[in-house]
Amino acid sequence: MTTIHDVAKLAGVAPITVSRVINRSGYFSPETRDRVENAIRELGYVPNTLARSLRSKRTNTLALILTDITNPFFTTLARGVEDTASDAGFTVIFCNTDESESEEAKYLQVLMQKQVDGFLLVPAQSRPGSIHQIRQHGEPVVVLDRRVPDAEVDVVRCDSEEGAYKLTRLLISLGHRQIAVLSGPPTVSTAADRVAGCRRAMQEAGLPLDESHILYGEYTQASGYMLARKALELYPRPTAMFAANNFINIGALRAIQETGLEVPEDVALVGFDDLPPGMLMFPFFTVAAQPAYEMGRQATLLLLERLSGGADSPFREVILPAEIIIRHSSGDPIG
Amino acid sequence: MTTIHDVAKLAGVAPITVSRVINRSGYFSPETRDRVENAIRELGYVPNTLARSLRSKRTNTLALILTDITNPFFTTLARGVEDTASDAGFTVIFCNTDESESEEAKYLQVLMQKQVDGFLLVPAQSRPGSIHQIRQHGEPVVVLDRRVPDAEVDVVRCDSEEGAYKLTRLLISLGHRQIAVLSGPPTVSTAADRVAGCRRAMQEAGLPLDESHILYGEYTQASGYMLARKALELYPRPTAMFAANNFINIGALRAIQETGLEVPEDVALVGFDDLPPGMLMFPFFTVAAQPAYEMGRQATLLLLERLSGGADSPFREVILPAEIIIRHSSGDPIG
DNA sequence: CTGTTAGCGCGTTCAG
DNA sequence: CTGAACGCGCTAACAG
Repeated sequence: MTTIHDVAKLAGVAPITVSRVINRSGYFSPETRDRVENAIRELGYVPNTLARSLRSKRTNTLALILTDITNPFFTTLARGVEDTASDAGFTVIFCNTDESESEEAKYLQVLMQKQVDGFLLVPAQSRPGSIHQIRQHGEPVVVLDRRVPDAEVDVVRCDSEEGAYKLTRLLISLGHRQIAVLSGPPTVSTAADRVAGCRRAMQEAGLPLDESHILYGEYTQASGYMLARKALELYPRPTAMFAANNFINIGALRAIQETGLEVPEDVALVGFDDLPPGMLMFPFFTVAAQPAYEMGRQATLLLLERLSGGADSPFREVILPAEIIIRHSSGDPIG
Repeated sequence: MTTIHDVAKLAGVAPITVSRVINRSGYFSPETRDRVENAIRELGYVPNTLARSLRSKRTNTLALILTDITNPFFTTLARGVEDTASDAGFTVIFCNTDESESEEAKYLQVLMQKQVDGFLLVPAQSRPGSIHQIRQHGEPVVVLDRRVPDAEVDVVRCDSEEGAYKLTRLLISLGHRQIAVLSGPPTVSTAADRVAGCRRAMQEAGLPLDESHILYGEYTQASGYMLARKALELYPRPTAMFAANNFINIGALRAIQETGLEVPEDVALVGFDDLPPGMLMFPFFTVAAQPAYEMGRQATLLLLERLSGGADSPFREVILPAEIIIRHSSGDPIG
């Protein structure tokens, strides 16, 4: 391995001069710069970030901890993070917890050891433990996508309650009275908020949401399938369903169609999260689309701001609106 | 920030003793271990991996450079890598090049600076430059998914030629004579190999593949759409199409259906890469499924082997078979 | 079983 | 504009 010393020797200067040329810091004459740069090229020298970071206490690395990398919502969000961080000269380490708190804890440990400069966290559960742990180590965190009660922390998320409210109002305006809600884990804030939004719309319309019509599961396609099967057994059978995320939505569609029913003719279906154009054959679902890329971008900007001096400003909560996209799955007015 | 010295002082031992307890290296009595571990807990001490790696020359980190993280084939492959590396105590840094050689070069630079222990590389183009660059720095590489001509290197890939051959034979056995090939970039080995497999099957059947029926594009849904549109304008119109990957497949399906034609009744469609169960509403495509997870796993094992002493054994090429899964899109025997 | 010494590769500090 | 000395936090090598 060639070091800064080898370069210095070949260029006939002191190591620190090489350092200055590499980092464009301090002063150096054009000639020494050329000599140094030639030596670097000749030796194929690559600076050792480890040593640099050990000294400078900055790794220029951010950690992005999320719950499901196979979900296109998170993939898009991750791109927003990556692009923004990359523009600022930061590297991003991605970690996947599969909604497990113990996985989250394990990654936290590893990442703190790696001295990452800051954390972008989609919390596996709505508890502030991880946030405290990071804080104790003195590093900034921005929470993404979800609320964490009782935690003083920056948050960038989408307005789940409002999005669910609007989708449910749409269903009501189309004449639906029996609506089933296929939700995610009640411990995850987005799932809770989306149920709350549905409930508000129903109550406003004087149609109190029967508790038996709120079904909790997980944010997976398999769970969506199961929840929809259950919903179809309710009496009277729901004429519409609200799916709390994209995977639940797909699973529900499959369950409904397998039963011999049609969407939207027999059962209208709306849900959270849009699917990328390449993923389904036709844009079909009426959805509340979250600005995933923008969420990633804004969270990263906030974190970078904290890193460059803004450590003490008050915590911020950025809430972006969901966009309602009406397609086929919500159907025409009924009854 | 608390260091190993703080822990040592509190525990009343030397720093090296703390190091030994943390790393379970060397000898220490149960009592000193307890004293050290208590001190660690009390101080909330987190070891600094940077310093450790600087000294030990190992980061326990692998780099996985791939071309499209939104493609489920690569997502699955990445999971295979992550799981295997994690079991061995290694962290993985994921990087996305979007098939761009300059992005690849940029990442290489950053990762070498970070002193990752080894590289898993899906080369953006079929040129050996990146591999030489890594080698020059003295680190092991395993190439994934694609061949790189003129490079002495470990490779783990799927038998694209054979998979394409089998799919094409299937089409021929169903009575198809006019087959269009919707391929990826000719510079990418998988695309070239899949075209070669199609050609072999056609020639064997005495049906030489007309060059006008081989269309090159990119491994994207948009490109698949365009290629299929072009293919539909050929005369005589192809009765079947072969798509060189999953995204091309989806794009082609959309193009065919938009033209008012049905798959498989009017045009049969087969392609490379299976889609995960959650992604499409019904398993529909007849495909050559690559063992993506297993490819990631084997490549990682190979790399880890190189890292633990096996640096000098001869280069290996692991070629895994694709599995032909017959579903609806290939249709019944025709005329 | 435990400790001392030294140095990994770099950049901060201060002195020319 | 350039350089020498020192130390970041940790562990290899060598005592004892």
